[in-house]
Amino acid sequence: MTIAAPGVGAIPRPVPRMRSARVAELVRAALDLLESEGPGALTMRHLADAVGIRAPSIYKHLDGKSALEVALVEDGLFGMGDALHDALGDPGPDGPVASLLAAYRSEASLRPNLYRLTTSSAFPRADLLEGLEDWTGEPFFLVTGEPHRAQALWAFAHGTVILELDDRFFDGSDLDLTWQAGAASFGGTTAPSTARLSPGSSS
Amino acid sequence: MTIAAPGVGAIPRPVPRMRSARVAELVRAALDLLESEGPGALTMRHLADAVGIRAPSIYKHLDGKSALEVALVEDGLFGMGDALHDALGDPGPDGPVASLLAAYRSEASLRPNLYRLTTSSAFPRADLLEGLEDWTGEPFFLVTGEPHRAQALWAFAHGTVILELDDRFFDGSDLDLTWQAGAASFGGTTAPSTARLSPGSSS
DNA sequence: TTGACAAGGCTAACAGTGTTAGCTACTGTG
DNA sequence: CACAGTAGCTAACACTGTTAGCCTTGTCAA
Repeated sequence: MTIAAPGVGAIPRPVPRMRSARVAELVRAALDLLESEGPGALTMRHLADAVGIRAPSIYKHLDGKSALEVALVEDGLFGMGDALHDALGDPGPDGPVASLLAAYRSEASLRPNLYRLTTSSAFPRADLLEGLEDWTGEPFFLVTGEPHRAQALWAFAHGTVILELDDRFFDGSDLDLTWQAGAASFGGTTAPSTARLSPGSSS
Repeated sequence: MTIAAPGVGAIPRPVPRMRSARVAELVRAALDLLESEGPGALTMRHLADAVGIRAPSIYKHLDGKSALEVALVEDGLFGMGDALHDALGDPGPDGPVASLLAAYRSEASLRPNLYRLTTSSAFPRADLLEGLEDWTGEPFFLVTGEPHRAQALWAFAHGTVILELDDRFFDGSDLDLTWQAGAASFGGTTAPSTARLSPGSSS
């Protein structure tokens, strides 16, 4: 995911890569393994077990583990991109910024380990489908209208999501309030940054 | 690093663990390896090479690789905590929020791989010196006076730092402007969130 | 001086990782 | 029927963190 440099017009949704039935099965099983057993369980041998073959056979279908991870992450980015674009198309009563942030948060929480993989420093982003990251991040630009504010908003969203997923916020803190604090700060048109924090719905 | 639940009075700086000369040498060499060769190069055998012994001998001094990483991260947190507390003690002309963010950014950029390690999901935070993370994060609470805004500000800082370290912002974007957008949004007292972004100094 | 003991090095080895080489069986096409 | 491609397999390699067990060195007490 990226904020694209200001360009001309809307960014097109890339077309997903074709997948054989076997590859689709492998990717599905890998996601399952990743989310249910954790990143440490996503090994070539475990994955092979899950689909009833031996590890070296996976290489008949995929170029290696990082190609598998690229496939996983591309799925995640398509899901995130769709969620974010939808959020802008149908903003709730709290305005487009709050709607965008809510979609980002919810999509990430749905598959936390995939989100961690997607945003990990080691991930080979260069191998991703061209244009996919820019398309996924486009709503941040659309909602702010200015690339630097878009980046700042995205950074807030990513920071808050990853800290929330990793349980880094203090015990008993109402995370909805933290998200509202950010939404209010960046909302601009809907609320000044010094707005009082209204009591949040339950987390 | 953590935002502590609201408590009574200042959080004391923990006292660092004692280290033998050999352990100190190992930690120093590990940091060197980590920053100059990357996370993949920080292996027990490489580290042993760097100090002129064999890998199993490291276990005479350290409980394992994760104990080594804990030592590295504790050093990083002490450094970060000192920088942040200093920043509050001597805020620049742009106010305490901008000063805090600048310190956070500069400290992280100084040892990017250590910052990545510190904030990685897999890191065994529970093994850290008790109270260290709370002390390190305290300035975020001090500067906002409210825990949820503190968390939001910290999330923005972390998000922006990690995305900047990983080169995730679009090419040619002036990151100073992105930081200013955040500082302005969260500054509250010093600038409204809708403030025009002034031309930044070079990145 | 000698004996005991701890500290800190060593080699060999183990289980687990991603990955490659090379073999074999099935399957569809001419 | 013969051939070629697909997709499975085992064995193996280099690498990872880690453990077991041996041996030398230095220290301190009897």
